[in-house]
Amino acid sequence: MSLSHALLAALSQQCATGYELAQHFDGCLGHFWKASHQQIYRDLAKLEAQGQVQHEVMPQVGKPERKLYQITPLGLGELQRWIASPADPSPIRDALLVKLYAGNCVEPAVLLAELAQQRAQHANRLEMYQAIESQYFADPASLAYAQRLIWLTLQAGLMYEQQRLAWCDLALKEINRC
Amino acid sequence: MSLSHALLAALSQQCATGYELAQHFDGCLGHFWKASHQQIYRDLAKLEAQGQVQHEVMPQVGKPERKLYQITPLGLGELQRWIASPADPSPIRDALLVKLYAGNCVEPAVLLAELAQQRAQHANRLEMYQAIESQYFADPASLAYAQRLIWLTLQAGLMYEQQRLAWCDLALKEINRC
DNA sequence: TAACCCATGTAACCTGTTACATGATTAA
DNA sequence: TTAATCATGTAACAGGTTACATGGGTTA
Repeated sequence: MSLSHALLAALSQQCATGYELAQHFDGCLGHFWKASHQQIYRDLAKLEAQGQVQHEVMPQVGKPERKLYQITPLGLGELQRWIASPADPSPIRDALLVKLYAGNCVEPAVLLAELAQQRAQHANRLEMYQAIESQYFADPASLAYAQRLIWLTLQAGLMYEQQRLAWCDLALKEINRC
Repeated sequence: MSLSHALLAALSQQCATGYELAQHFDGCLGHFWKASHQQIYRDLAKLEAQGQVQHEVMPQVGKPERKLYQITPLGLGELQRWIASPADPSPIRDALLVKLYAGNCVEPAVLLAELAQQRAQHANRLEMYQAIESQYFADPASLAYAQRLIWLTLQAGLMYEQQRLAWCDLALKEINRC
């Protein structure tokens, strides 16, 4: 997949400008897909050339014009086709594990520092996810279908960070023992 | 990070040809970093131009010549520098979560099928990791330092797949309930 | 005789990142 | 007056994927 599918996914829920999409990719959607505004503007232009999105210019007073994008039926079809087409789980690309793989080239203290640093970041993210959960998903049983799906993505984040945190603790303990 | 650091990491453990490196990236190292042979040959040439690796041509009878690469002191220095430089945890790029995010655009059965398919792949990988563990790491307490580090990368894989499997089960259950 | 293994590469393309650029309004 | 927010982009580059190419040796 590429960013185009993520853009279609975002626009399937809500019309937006490139600027707003960039914000989404910095917030909610950004927890599982990152994109810079440059990439977003470029891909929106491409999607529009393919007829999958279209925009309407919204003038504003005292502010720059906004280009409000919406998904077209063609774009929705492509989104549905993509969702239904089976894909492999995203390949893992984990620099930290590569560092451990060659970890005998450095002092153990170097690995410990890097592990501690990453552990802290995972702990931060976990706290953030927990805050989101208690603020927006306090009562999961009462959620509508679409909200329940979002809740599931949040659970994926929570479970991932918990597991990562536990692994960092294991690695710190093991390397300290040596 | 890019592939170059992973190549240095591999060569820090063992001299190898491009072909052998491609095999490593299809096996052990490949569990946390993927690379195609095209990319490997290209990056080896770049690393050699930078003086971080060097090769020796090994003629063979009845087979093509091999270029055996080894890491240079300069390359080892760069590897050590890279390992010691703090990095953010790899950003999550998860197409499946993007699919759920826009999951209200398709029938629930479509999501269930995709989740079941991914669940099966995670179960496969988990089994594979467990097989590696019982074959090569039956007695973790007796491992030398470098082996212990490899064992930690294996634990990361095991924990990741277990957690992913549990999440797929949660998602299947939740979507079935609707 | 067909397919696979060994072993190397080139070229085109797609995707993602970084740097640069504009220009008005608003809050500290 | 400095920085941040709103809102759009271009250009160059780095990294990753796919397709194409060669050619002998081995196994089914």
